[in-house]
Amino acid sequence: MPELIEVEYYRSALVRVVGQRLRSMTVTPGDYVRPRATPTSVFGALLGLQLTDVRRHGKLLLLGLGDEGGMVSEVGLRFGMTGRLLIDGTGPIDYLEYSSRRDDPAWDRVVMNFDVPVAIRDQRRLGSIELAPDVSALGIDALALDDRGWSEICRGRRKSTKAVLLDQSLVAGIGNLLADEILWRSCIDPARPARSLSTSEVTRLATTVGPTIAELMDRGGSHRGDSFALRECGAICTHCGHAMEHTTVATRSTWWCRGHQL
DNA sequence: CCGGATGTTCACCT
DNA sequence: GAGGTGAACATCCG
Repeated sequence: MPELIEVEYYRSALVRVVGQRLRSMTVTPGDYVRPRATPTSVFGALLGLQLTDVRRHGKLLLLGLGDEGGMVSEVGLRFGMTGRLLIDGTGPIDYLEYSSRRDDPAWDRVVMNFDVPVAIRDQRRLGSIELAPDVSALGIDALALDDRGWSEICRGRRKSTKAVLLDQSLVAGIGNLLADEILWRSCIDPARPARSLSTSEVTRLATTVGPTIAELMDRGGSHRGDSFALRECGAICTHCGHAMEHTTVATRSTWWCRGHQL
């Protein structure tokens, strides 16, 4: 899914809906709402309000709704693995790498009817909608984290560097593909405990994140990384010529190169 | 039939 | 508390 990059596309595309009034909305089926016990009816309070603001924190898309007096409430949208945002029936992303090539309106789990409909189409239903989500539970957005921030996050942390990158409460927005690409470019072994990184390695990591995200955003998505094409058995690392390896780190599928990721 | 897939959450261990 | 593991969620694909 949607990692920070894709959600940023969604945020950007949604700007044109700002100012429009929410006339009706449907959430189907009910279990798409978080927390799980939340009744769908809580969203009734949003009807008649205008979209005042669209922002993103990590992979969370936040829609501010309000009136002339300003924002009244905020809705959080998460896209899981296969969720796409459709505005007036079309999306900034046509399809996602690991979802079906089929496309079915029956997968629309949330539809917010402004002047144009805004929908989450999510085949696997791993996304969610939440009223007034607690953004403070997320770490700093990956694009806002500087060298010092990375240093603080890694210091004393026993878990693997990849686990740190994927931990949304430490740094928000990085998913599995982006994590592999960042570590591959930073020449860091994904399984290395974060606290074992030297100062210069942390700096290398910190200075790789921003440009990598910006570059993949230009190229069209999280799956456009240099290492993405190397995610197959027998692939030769284009950085050093060593054979790529597939393993599991932080319970996630991980492709890495022993030759230069130390 | 089985395993795995850009994610999150929860239960259960150590 | 930190951190790892595995399952669950739902669906398609190789």
